[in-house]
Amino acid sequence: MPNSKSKSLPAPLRTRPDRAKAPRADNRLPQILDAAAAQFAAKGYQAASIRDIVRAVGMLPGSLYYHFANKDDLLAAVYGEGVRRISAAVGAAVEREIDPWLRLEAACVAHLESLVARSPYAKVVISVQPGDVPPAANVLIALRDGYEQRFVDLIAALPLPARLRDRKTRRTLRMLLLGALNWAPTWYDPGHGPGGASPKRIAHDYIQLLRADLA
Amino acid sequence: MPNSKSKSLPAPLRTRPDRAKAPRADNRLPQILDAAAAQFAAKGYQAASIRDIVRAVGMLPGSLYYHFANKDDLLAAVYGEGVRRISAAVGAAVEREIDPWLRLEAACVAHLESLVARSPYAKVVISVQPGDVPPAANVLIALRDGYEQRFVDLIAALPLPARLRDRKTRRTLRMLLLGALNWAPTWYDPGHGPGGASPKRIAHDYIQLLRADLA
DNA sequence: TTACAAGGCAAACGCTCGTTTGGCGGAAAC
DNA sequence: GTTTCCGCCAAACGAGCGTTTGCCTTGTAA
Repeated sequence: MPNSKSKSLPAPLRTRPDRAKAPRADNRLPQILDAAAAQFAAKGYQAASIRDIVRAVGMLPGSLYYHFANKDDLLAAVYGEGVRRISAAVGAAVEREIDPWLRLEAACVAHLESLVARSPYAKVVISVQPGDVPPAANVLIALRDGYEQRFVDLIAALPLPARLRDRKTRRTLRMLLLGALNWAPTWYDPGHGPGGASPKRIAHDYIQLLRADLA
Repeated sequence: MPNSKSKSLPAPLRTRPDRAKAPRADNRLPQILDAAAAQFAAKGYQAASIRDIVRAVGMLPGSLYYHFANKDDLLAAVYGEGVRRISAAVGAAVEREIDPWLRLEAACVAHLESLVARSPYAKVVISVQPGDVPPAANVLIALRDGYEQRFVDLIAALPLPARLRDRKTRRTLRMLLLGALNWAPTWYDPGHGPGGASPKRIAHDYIQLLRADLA
């Protein structure tokens, strides 16, 4: 009877059955995460079924429960990996620039590219709203907030004119910018022909508009 | 055998069984739409079940299929009503102003209030992405695009400085603003205490920021 | 070489889903 | 006063869902 011990435990955490014993080389957990990210990103959390996910790996439905206690835990794992990846992508992009506005723009480009092209993981972080999974909602929200802290810092470093240097304005600017970026996948067209909008172009235009004097 | 004719038809449209015969006074279709809008807005399209919806009206699951051919059609109806309502709210708000910037701001306030407070119907239009329902996706997208035309017009009327008067800039501005507004429900807190952000305040701040010279 | 546990198979469980079918009461049209 | 047919009930259908349970294979460490 496998896992008999972990079941009689007070259930502190069942991802990775007992403790960190010795993972095997043919462990297909990475493929499971990839498939889950792809399915969640494509159909949403509720519509993506366990069977859909494991089929892409060539496994049986029940086998997934060796790695995760339930579907919510699987989402949390994908979500966490998504935050790690998009955060890493943004961090790498920001490092290459010095000027505060250019750093912010580079962050937006990396953020947007992760959403629409690069990583299904990142798309899960944005498109799956935590409210869909009440039991894990707090964890997901905390993960997302942690990531958004990057933008708090980037915007804090902007050399704004005196009358706009307060905390409220900076918060408004962050909400405006991140909201617009996170919404972009709903209308983005991957086949952006000549004149169409690439992630790089979209982010650049948004930043440009926020720096311009429209009045 | 009821509806035997409508079933042998080439199935042009089965909402409202035959033609517009004579709706009865005790028809509970409006309540169904209300309940569906509430459920779709709260849980999302997939997670909201037919049984959840009809229970709120005191009906049985099968009875819904007298009014709608399937769940997708029900969503399309709610979605259409949502577009009608939010469009009406925005139209009424815009009429009260004359200055182009104030008209745009009033539209944003009405849009945002519909999303977070006023109408579950409007929330469905924004939070249910058409990709979740492939068969009806085109209809939904067309409905949403029709509504967004309001903002095309409002932005076209803005007195922008010469260097920003092109079509591309106006499109960018529209995407930026609508994206930020549509994303707001994900972080909006209804219990906005002192210092918190009401829809009116959020929309005002966004517009203010876009008019300001940040550089 | 042997022992052990990691990793997954096979098969089912109970449940809920969207949907179908036939019938029936009562308001409305004549 | 009769007839029509709108609006809903009642009861089921098959399919798919997330999940559980027991067993078996095989890499890994001793």
